[in-house]
Amino acid sequence: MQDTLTLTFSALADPTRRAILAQLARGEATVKNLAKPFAISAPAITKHLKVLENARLISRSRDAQFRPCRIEPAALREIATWVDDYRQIWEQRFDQLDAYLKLQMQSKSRTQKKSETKKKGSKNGGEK
Amino acid sequence: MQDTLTLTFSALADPTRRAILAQLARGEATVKNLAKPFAISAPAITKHLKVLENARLISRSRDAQFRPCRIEPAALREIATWVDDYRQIWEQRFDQLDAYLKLQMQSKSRTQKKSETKKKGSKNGGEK
DNA sequence: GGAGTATTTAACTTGACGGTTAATTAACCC
DNA sequence: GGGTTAATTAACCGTCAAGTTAAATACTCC
Repeated sequence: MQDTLTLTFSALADPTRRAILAQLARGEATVKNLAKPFAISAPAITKHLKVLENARLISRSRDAQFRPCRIEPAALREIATWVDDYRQIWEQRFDQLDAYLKLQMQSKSRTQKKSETKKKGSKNGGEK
Repeated sequence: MQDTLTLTFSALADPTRRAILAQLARGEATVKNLAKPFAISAPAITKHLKVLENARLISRSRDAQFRPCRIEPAALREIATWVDDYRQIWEQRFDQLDAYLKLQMQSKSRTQKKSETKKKGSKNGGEK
């Protein structure tokens, strides 16, 4: 079995599954009901639901022959935390880099020619 | 090609790639350097980097024969937004459901036996 | 130019994934 | 019980992702 982060990200990586979640965000639904807008077979939906359930993004109950799905916020909360933590670190790192680059440019403008050969500058300079 | 959300989530769905990002969060690194802690071959790393680059989670430059990778915050910002939007909707929906269930329980405790056989209606009952 | 290092490309294997159809199970209604 | 509907399981197929090794490319240094 896999770690929960992998489980959740993989589950969210499929557009059909995200669409299912979007659907479920408007309320509980049955398999048949979920299959309707997607033009794929019921077994396919069942599989998607299993993935989502396994990632604890949804949970299911029973109501007669139906098995309604509903959204389960906890998993998404976890993901939100992860993403946000990293985002913070990255932005910070990015700012540092930014500052560093500015410094670099300053000193480069002062010692321009020396770096010319040592530096492969032509390719390096033309970032994108 | 795929939509950016799918691209990003798939990229993040792999534990090796997340580990690479964690590594990069501490600063730029080369392929060789990134491969070290992972016990997988350099070409494998190259592939992972391509995936990450394709998802715009990292970008790369050239420095002599090295090709250092650095983190690119924009993509993660996008994901953060998506996750957070959904999370909000879900929590809200969850609260509604919660309230609804509480109501159900109250009314059920008043009309217990009648719903025993016939309660199929509740499936649609809670909608919109 | 030639040796050496870093990285990528090519070709291939393997396994998982998303889909299908057909058959099965579970519940309802009459 | 028999028929109907909802959903799942089973068996299968094609594609793609992740890994490998071996060869090619890109650059540095002498």
